[in-house]
Amino acid sequence: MELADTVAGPTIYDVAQAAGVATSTVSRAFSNPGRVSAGTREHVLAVAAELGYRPNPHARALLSGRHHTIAMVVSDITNPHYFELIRGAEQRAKASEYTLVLVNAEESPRIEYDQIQRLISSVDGFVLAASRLPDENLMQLAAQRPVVLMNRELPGLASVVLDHVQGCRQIVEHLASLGHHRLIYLAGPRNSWMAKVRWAALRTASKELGVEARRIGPFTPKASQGGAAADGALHAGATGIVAHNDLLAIGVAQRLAQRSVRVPDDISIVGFDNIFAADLCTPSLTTLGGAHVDVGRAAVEILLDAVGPGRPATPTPQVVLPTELVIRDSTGASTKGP
Amino acid sequence: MELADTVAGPTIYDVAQAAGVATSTVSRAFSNPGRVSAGTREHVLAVAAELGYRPNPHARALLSGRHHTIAMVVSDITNPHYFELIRGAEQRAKASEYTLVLVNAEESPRIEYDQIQRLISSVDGFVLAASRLPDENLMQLAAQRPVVLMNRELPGLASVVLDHVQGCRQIVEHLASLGHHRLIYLAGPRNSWMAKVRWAALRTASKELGVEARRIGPFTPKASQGGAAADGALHAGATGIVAHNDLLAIGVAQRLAQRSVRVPDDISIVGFDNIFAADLCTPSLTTLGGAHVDVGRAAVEILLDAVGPGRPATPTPQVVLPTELVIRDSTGASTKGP
DNA sequence: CAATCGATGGCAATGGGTTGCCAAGAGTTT
DNA sequence: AAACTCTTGGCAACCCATTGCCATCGATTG
Repeated sequence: MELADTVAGPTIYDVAQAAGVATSTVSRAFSNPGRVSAGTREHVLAVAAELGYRPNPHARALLSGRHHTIAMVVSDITNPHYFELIRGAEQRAKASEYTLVLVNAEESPRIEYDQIQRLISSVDGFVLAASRLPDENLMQLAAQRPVVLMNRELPGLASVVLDHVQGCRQIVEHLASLGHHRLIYLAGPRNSWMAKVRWAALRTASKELGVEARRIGPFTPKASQGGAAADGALHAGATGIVAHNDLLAIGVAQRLAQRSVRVPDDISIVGFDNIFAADLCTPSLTTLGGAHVDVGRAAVEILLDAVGPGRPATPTPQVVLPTELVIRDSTGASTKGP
Repeated sequence: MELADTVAGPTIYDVAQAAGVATSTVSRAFSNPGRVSAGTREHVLAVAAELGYRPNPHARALLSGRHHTIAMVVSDITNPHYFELIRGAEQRAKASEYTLVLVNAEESPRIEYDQIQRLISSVDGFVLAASRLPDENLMQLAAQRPVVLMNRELPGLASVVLDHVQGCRQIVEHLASLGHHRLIYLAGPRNSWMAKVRWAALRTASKELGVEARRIGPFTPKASQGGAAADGALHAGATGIVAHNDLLAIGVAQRLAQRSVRVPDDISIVGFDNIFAADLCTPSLTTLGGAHVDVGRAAVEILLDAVGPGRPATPTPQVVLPTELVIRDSTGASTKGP
C-alpha cells in the first residue's frame, strides 16, 4: 500500500484530545446523552463539529452487530416492474437512514445464493424480490438474518404480495364477460412462485366460471420471448391470452401483429404488472396492476421492524395488498362462438 | 439490547483454535498466501471451510480503510433511463465483488448532498448519475473520495458521457433534411448539466445548418409535464420539437394527439435516451440513444480503478461514448414551407 | 462533622482481522 | 560441528467506537 487516497477523518480520540476529555466521554456525548453533563456534552459536540468528526459506522457495527444496512435482491433488474419495488424500498430505507444495497440475481438462483452469502455479514437483513431460491434455502437464510419476501409467500416467513388470487379471478371474469371461453396462460419461469400462484388462481377461477384454461411454457418473461409464446398460443387455439407479465404480453402482441392477427378482435391479451409501457404500446395493454411501490415500501418497513431494537409486533406478517385490473385496448369481445 | 437476533459466525479465532495455529496464521492463509507454507495454508482453509468461516468485511475495513463498497447516486430513479445505468453499474461492481449502494436523490441537490455525506465514511467512492450538485460541491467531494460522473462533465473529474455534441448535430441534420426550419428545444431542469449541453449543441448545429432554434422551459422531464411543454411548443410555432428526454417527448405526443395535431405530419418530435417505451408508443419515437449500460459499466470501471490498490492509469479519464440516432415514426417531412 | 448518595468522567476490555517484528526450527555452507 | 540463511509461525499492537466498572467529587442528610 503506497498512499491512502482516502482522507481519514478525525476520530473520537482527536475529539477527546481537543476537548480535553476521555474518549468514553466523547462517545457518550453522542450515544448516551444522559451519562454526561449538559455542559460537557455541549462542549464536546462543539469541538466535534469544528473538527468535522463523523463516527465511523464500521467500528460501530463491529461491536453492535448492526450495520444500518439492508440488502435488496431482485431476480431481474431489467424488468421495469421491479423499478417500482426498488423505488418504494429505497424510499423507505432512506427515511429511516438505512443504507440500501442493491443486487441483481439475473434470474439465477446460483447468483442469488452467492450474493446473499457474500452480504450476509455486512447487512442487517434482506428483502428478496421474486426470489428464485428453493424454500429450504430461504428458511436457512431466515435463520441467520431477518428476511422479507416480495411477491412470494412461504409459511413462517414475512412477505408482501399482491392479491393474485383475487386479481386472477378478475381477469377471468373480465375475459369471460367478453365471451372468451378458451384461455391460455403463458407461464413464467419454472422456479417462480408467482407463476405457480397465477396458474393455480386462473385455473380455479376458470373452473368456477366454466371457462377452459390451459397453460404453456415456461417462458422467460421478456418481450423477446413473445414470439414463441404467441405462436404457441395461436396453435392452442385460445381466444384469450394471459401472459405472465407485461413484457411477455407486449412481445406477444408484436408477434401477433406480424402474423396479422388482430388484437383484440381475434385475440385478447392480458398482462401482469401494469408497467409504464403498458399504457403506451399499441394496442394499449389490459393488465393486472397494483401499488408496487407500496409493496417495496411495506417490505422494507417490516424488515426494519425486525432488525430494529425490540421485538417486532408480529414476527412474520404476511401482507397482501390489493390488485387492480386496468382495462385497456388489448381485450375485447370474442368474435368466435364457444 | 436483549438478544442478538443475528447469529454471529465463526471468527478467525475459532478457526485458529480448531486448526491448532495462531490467528495471524489464519489471517495470512487468506490474505497473504506467500507467508505461510502450502500445507498449513491448505489445512487452515479446510478447517475454515468446515466451520463455514467468512471474514468479517467490517473488521477488515476498519484497518484497511477499504470497504469494497461503492455508492451510486441517481438524480431520479423513476426515470426508466437510469435503469440501464444502474444495470451496467451493478453488473460491473458485482464482477469485481464490490457492493453497490443505491441512492435516489429525487431531483433534490439537498437530498443528494446529505446522502453523500452520510455515506462518505462507508464507501470507497461514488458514481453520480446526472448529479444536480453545483461544481464546488463536486470538487469538494472529489477531494475526499474518488468520484466518477455519469452524464456530466467537470474539468478535473473523471466522467463518462454520451457524445451529445455529435448526437445533437445528428438530430438537427435529420430534422433539417426533412425540411424543418424552426426547431424548439423543451429544456430539462435548470441545474441539469445535460440540459445546458444539449441546448448549446442544438443551437450550434442549427446555426451552422441555417435552422432557427429556440428554447422553452425548464420542464421537469416527466411525461406529466408534456402537456405544458406541448402547448408551449405549439404556441412558438415550431415544426420540429426536441424534448429533453423520452418521457417528456411521450407526454408531448400524447398532448398533441389530444389537440388533434398529427405527428409527424404536422409536427415532428425527437427525444433523448431511447428508453424501452420509445419503441412501443404510438407513434414510435425518434430518439437519440446510446449504450447506457456501457456508461454505467464504464463509470464503475473507472471508479474501481481509482479506489483499487496502485495508481490508476489515467487519474481522471473523461470518456465519451458514441450516440446513435434511432429514427422511428415521430419524425417526418415538414409540410410547412420555410 | 461524618456518612451516604448521585452525578460525572476515566480506565480498560471488547469486537474481528491485519501486520511489523521477533523467535524457533530447518536446511545450507565451510 | 559451528556459523549462517531462510522459512514459518506467534506475539502484540493497531484500527475506532462502545460500555461495564470503578474512582472521584461535591452535595445532601443525620
